[in-house]
Amino acid sequence: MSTFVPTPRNSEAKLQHILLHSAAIFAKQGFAGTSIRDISRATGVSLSGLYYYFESKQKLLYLIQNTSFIFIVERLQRRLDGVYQPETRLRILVQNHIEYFLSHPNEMKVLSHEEEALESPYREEVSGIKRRYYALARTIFDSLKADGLASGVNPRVAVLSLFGMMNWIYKWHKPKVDPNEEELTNAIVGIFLNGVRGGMEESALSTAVSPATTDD
Amino acid sequence: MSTFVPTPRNSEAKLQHILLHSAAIFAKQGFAGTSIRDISRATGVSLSGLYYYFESKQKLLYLIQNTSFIFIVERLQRRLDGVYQPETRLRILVQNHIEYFLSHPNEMKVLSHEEEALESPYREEVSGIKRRYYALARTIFDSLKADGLASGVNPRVAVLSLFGMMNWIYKWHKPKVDPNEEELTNAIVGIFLNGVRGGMEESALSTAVSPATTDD
Amino acid sequence: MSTFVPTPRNSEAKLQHILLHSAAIFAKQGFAGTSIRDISRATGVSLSGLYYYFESKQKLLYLIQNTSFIFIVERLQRRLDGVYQPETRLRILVQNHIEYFLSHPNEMKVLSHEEEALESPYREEVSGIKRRYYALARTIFDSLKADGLASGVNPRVAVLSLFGMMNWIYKWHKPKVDPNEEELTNAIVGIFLNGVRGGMEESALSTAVSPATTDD
Amino acid sequence: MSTFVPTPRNSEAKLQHILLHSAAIFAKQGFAGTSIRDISRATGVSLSGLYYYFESKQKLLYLIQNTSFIFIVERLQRRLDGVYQPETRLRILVQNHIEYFLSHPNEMKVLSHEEEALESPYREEVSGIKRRYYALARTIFDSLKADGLASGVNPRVAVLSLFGMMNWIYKWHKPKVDPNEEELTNAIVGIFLNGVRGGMEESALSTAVSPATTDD
DNA sequence: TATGAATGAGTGTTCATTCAT
DNA sequence: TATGAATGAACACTCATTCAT
Repeated sequence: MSTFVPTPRNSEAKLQHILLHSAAIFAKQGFAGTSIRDISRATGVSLSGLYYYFESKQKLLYLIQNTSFIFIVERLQRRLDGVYQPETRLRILVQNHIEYFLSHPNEMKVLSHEEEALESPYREEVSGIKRRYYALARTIFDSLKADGLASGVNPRVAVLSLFGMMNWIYKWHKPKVDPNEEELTNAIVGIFLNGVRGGMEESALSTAVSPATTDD
Repeated sequence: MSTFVPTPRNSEAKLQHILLHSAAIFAKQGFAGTSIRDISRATGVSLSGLYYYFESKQKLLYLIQNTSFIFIVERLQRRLDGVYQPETRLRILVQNHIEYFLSHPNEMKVLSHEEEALESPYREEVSGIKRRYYALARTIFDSLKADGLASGVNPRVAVLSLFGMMNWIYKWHKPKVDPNEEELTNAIVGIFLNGVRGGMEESALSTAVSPATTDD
Repeated sequence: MSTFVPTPRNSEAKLQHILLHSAAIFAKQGFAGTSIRDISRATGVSLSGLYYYFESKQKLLYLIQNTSFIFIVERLQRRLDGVYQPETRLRILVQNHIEYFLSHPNEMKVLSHEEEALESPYREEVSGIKRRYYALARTIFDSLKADGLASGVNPRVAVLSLFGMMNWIYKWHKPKVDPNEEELTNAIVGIFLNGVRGGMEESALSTAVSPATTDD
Repeated sequence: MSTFVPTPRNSEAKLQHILLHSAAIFAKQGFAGTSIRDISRATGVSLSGLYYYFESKQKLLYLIQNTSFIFIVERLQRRLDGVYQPETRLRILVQNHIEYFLSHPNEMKVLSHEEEALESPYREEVSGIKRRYYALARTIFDSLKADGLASGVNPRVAVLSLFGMMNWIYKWHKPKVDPNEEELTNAIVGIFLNGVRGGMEESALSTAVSPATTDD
């Protein structure tokens, strides 16, 4: 609503226009906290006119999540093509994720935050992509381990911690003050690769704390 | 949790009963997706009767978040008391966080997920506690660095990545199949401490990927 | 709520305290627009405690209206006692009315404005007093006429116009800038007595306007 | 009015239909005592459907008051156009007022009785018109005085007493038994003009009553 | 006398969605 | 393609009133 954006003429472009603005409002107010009227206002399309482009609010959320996710995964697969070194593959995954993140903060927030807002049957479809994405990351981690680059850490915990670091970014990253895509990628890849390679013995770490755990 | 729980007799206990069940529904359906009627049904208290215990839905959310957060922070301060070794202090922070997390998954989800659902003036109050909590973590990280235990990584990014790993847990942790509190703490502390200590040169990592960034 | 007024100790005084404050809130917010909670807040008596003093909101309104009206009428009767000159009797009526009005603006507004808010059987009772009050005024007017002090004006219209002038005062009278009781009484009695005595022929008045009445 | 009235087909007519019936219910039950559900029932429009025509209950009240008032004032200005004799102008004002009154008793009651029910910013707007209407009446009175047709009576009190006589009508006028527009206009204009012209000395009137004022 | 705790019915308003055009 | 008009169901919240203590 801030800067005037004219409603596009052709149908496909208009759907993109709607998805773009809807993602922005969902990001700002949450899915449940957004009304179709809000979307009508923000897009300049009449309330009933919107229903030509999506059949329900659920479907709209699905379109945003699905489009975004497919874009991320397909670009990742293209970028991984022909690259075999585990470390490089991992870095490509992180960089691809964060690049999308910083260039599409609204969509990424909707993807991270509104996972559970989606209902059957859309939910299953999106979580199918999510599972494949996770599986790919897991495969990369496993080959890292096979190369001796990861110590005894639980692989599921390791991979999900990596996603935790990446997906949490939407909660704190401010474009003007925080590192850009490259620096952020370096930092997270650095923490992760050094982190899972180990070095410090786990046992030492855990015993160091034992006095504290007994206090209540 | 769906089994019959009798409504407590005295007033203070009844408020706790309401907070407990409300946290559970908010965790499941989201704050905006939960109606006071849902809460009435779940607690066994009449719709209007609930308003004797909190004056608005916002205040209810505030009560849940505030109570939880204060508990976490105060217990942490008690546990840190008299402990000076940075590594140990960090481990206590992580363990304290994860312990609360796994024992109060509903409250923790409400804390992590419904941060933005809270409005003025409650929001400011809760985010005040959040800032103090983050500042404490940051202090610990700084002393870690002073002891030569952290390389050149951006400290803000490092600390927020640690919170990312921890706070993301609510999205994936299944009590029956996933590691318990101790193992989870070990894994995350391990990744973080080894991760920020560095070792692998950053430059090497970043160049390794450059071919991939040119593909689109 | 503005200045602190302690709740009285004994029962009768406390009822008066409640009636006084209730009249003030009813005057300000209207009867339907006032909740018993508002009254609880303003009087310092607990919500349920109020019901010891009146059995329903309707009864409370009745108590205020009835008390006020009876006071006005009884004082009027006392003041009229032994006075026989029609003009003087009329003046006493107006002065008695306006005196109560300016000294009890809240009660008077509740009396004037909330006439219809009262339901059966209270309504009948209060409107009984009102009818007797009007009948008394009408009697005075009739004797005025018998003395040749009122021209051919419709007596019902005349008397109700007098009440109109008096009862409308609550809509505009500001104690600090508007005339006091005496001046106001003089003005209204003056307009009324001169007004009904006539002089100017009615016919002249009505024809003077005839062109205007035909324009639409 | 309770007989079946079909809902109009076109949108503008339907708004008029809603305003008409709403005025009737507000007149009967008071603004605060009327629920939107009452209006839905009376108009035959669904509860939510009403909100297509007005955005809030306050706005509905505003629409009724504003429409009525503007109609009264504009018609008055048209009728006064080209008329310069103060007495005639006064009579036109009264006749215009009473004509609207008797032909639109519901609207007039809402105007007279629900003045304070309107809140910001609507209130200011309506009271702006009201002030202009009063100012016009005051101007007429002032020229009456300039022509020697009004004695020393306080002009504010005089004009507001005139409005008191007129606006009180809604409290007592019964179309079947009470005088019609013309007679009522004659009576009130007569009382007012003769009343303010004076004749009887004020001093005499006021002293006549002094014994009465000392009795309690 | 007085109140904390409680409630069923109702409040104004918004919701996602539909349908005739 | 697009929309004005409409709706049933639901929303957060308040109401006058009650009752055990």
